[in-house]
Amino acid sequence: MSSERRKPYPFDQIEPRWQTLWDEREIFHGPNPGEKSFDAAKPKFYVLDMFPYPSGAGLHVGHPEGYTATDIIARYKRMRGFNVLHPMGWDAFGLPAEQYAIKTGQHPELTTRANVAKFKSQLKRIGFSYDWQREINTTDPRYFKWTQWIFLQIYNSWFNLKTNKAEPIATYRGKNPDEVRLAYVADVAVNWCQELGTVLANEEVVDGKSEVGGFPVVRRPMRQWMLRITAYAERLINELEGLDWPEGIKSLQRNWIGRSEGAEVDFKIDKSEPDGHQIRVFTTRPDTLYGATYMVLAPEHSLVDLIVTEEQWPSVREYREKTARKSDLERTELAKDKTGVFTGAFAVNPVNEERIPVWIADYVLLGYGTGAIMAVPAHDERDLEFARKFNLPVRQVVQPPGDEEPIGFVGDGIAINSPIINGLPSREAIRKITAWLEERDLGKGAINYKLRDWLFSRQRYWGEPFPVVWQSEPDGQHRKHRALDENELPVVPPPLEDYKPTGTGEPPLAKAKDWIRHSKNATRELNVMPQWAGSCWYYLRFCDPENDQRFVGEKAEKYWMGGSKPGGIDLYVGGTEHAVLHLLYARFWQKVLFDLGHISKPEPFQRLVNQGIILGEDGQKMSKSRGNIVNPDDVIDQYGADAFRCYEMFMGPLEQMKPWSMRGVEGVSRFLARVWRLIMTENQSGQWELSPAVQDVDLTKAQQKILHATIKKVTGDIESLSFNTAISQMMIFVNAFIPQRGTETIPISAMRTFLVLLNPFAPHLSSELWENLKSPGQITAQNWPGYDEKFLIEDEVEIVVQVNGKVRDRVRMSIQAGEEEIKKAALALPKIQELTTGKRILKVVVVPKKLVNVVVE
RNA sequence: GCCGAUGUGGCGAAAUGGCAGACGCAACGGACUUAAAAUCCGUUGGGCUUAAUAGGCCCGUGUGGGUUCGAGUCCCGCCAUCGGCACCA
Repeated sequence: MSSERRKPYPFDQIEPRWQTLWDEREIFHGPNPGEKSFDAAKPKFYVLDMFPYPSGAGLHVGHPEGYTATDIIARYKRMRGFNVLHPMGWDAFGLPAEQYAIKTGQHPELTTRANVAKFKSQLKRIGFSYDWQREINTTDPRYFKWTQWIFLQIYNSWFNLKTNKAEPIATYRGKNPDEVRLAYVADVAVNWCQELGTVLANEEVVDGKSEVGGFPVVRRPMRQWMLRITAYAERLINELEGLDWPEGIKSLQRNWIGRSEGAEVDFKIDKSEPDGHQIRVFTTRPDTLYGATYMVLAPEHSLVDLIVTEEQWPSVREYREKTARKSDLERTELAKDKTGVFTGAFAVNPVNEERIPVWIADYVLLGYGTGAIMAVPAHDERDLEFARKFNLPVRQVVQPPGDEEPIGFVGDGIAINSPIINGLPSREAIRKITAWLEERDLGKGAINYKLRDWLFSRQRYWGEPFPVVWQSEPDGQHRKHRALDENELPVVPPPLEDYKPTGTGEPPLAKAKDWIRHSKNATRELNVMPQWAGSCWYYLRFCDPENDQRFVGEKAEKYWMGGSKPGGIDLYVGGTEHAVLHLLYARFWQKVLFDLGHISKPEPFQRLVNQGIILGEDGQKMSKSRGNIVNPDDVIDQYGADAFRCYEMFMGPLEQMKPWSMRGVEGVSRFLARVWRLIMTENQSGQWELSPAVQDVDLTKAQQKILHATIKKVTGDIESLSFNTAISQMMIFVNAFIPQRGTETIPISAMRTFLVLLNPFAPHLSSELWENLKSPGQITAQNWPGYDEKFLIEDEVEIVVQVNGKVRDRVRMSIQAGEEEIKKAALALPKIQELTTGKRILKVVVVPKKLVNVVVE
């Protein structure tokens, strides 16, 4: 495709002109309450994109897919009389800039600045109507000051189970507040990635490898900052209810939080000593307690040290070492092959006083439940496999319904061999035995979650430093964390010569010797926050980005995050890759801030839509190695931004995965060129001028109909985000208005209305043509057109006539024709006569204005 | 294994339970042109019948059943693809 080919219409002149004009006049600024141009009579609409990480590679065609959708909505809502908040910013802390710094010594701030400039100019080239006055950058001290401030709120609060919400730590009556803070320090087995030199959150580890880079990750105990997200597990599940999210994303979140109901049961260790250790297990099936024939502790379980017998120590020690050496990857790869060793200890089953052996095995995870299980091999696949391997007894305690194989049956049935609950169906048996345990103080009903607390510190440079110092205790031995005062914010990262991780687990900030010292007896926390921190609340900052008194002004927050629904943002569009992490973390922070009374909504995102990923022309995922990446700049050079936008929307349903096609872009570009030539014509000297066919004439009845049908369809389709069919309808409109032999004129009023409809999709072209038609004011200031049903109704309709469900003929009838009349007319048709004579007519179904179905034997 | 999504022409796709394939791409034919590009017009799911691209008939939305006058659409079973989770007790 030669680039010197003539442009189908002069988009290369039109587009930059309008972009400059929008910029200079700040046409898309959405004023806050209190600003001069604010109109309180208008309703608000907050439409948000997931803000990007400004990478060095620039935009790819996936970014603008969601951005175009939200831009159409934003432009449409403005014309519908809403105050629209449509902002953009940069999630700019993170690994690539830091790794670039390690390689080149260039400060990440410089890299970030260059990348932001590139992204911004690319976005502007597409003509998005962002309110650039609200641009934010998570790495800007004026921004992360408030990220740190929010951390202080989390640090300075605790979760009150009685009220089921976070409260200021001052209201905590216990002895040691540090035990209950929502941000706390713990020695935990973390995901350590040697290659990246940092720990990672569970969520950032995929198949035992780092999500970023794919480097191996191992378990290692380290002292880390944690956020008590588990306190919100219940609410994070329950409050999904009121949100307009795709069901799939909701269930992903529910799944991740992983609620299960059951009981905790205590088993006493059978040792002669009276000090009596206990093993507490979690089970979802307390009704199978009589079937417990052995127990298993996670190898790392702290009780193991206390109960192992002399003679079993060597094998236990060996097994533990072997397990510890395994990475998560190996542990899952070997998942199917059960291993374990006997501890030599026995426990007593509380329901029948039976002595059962205690084993350790790595199929029991320290991180889930209590890190210990009662094994019921008859009714649990894993236990059964283990029992068979080590010849442990198997006892059936549930009778399956029907004639299913009882051993290995894991469903609900009837309790047997279980004196207390014999004969009861499983659900009832669970209730009864749980009550029985509770009465005797042997256990209690319990709810357990897969969700772990959020590992919140990273051993990196390019992130928000913690607003925390470590202070020597009077005894001179211990050091204790203390939050900085609000007025000491922001804590800005120190400049470094060398950004490399130390490799020891000590963060790179340790190299800034001067910076570390906070005061005479206090040194700074050296970890930084994970990249998620900045994106947990950016949507709030957009409401009031300049505020230097508060993270967001109260009035602005109430206004933009307002409304009658639980979530404040009216529409949030982004990729599914954030289905769990970002969306869960942001909801968590929102709830903490809500509980503490800082904001007005319990949920951030009322309506969520995921755009599907765009594949390469070959139907494969776009990647450098496949060489199938499409660069938006190239597309815009060749076809213009409007064609780019329209093609992205015309490809198919927004939420669907779909392959790119340059031919498709060309097709859409042809459509836009037809719009151009409908109104403009080229004169002898090759100049574009207004077409003489465009005249102030009345519309024909047919034109009237198609115009109103188009208004109706496009309006409905924008509301339901069905942009592909909206564009189809506009194509139909244009095809119908192209001058045919006979109709030589193009009614100017229809063109003006159409340009308004087209404006959200192709803002440059429609603005230019609007101006060329000498229309009043700016197109962006127009009201969205309404349609009149009366133009859509025809006097006559074609009615399909079926015999036994097959279309055999059709008949034109007046719209007013009644059922009887239609029936009569249909049966009178010669063709129908022919097909029905000699047959008995069983039934005639009449759907007015649509069809008749004659049912014969 | 569990959860979720998706299966419609050569391709992207469209269709409140009521004419399957709108719109676009590609392909083919034609107009304009010395020619090409661009543009415009027409044809285009498969098959049978027919002199006929008139007319007529049959089949067709992954697959097998069901509900219904009528199913791409609703219900049940199965298959395939994609995404997520996965020794979660």
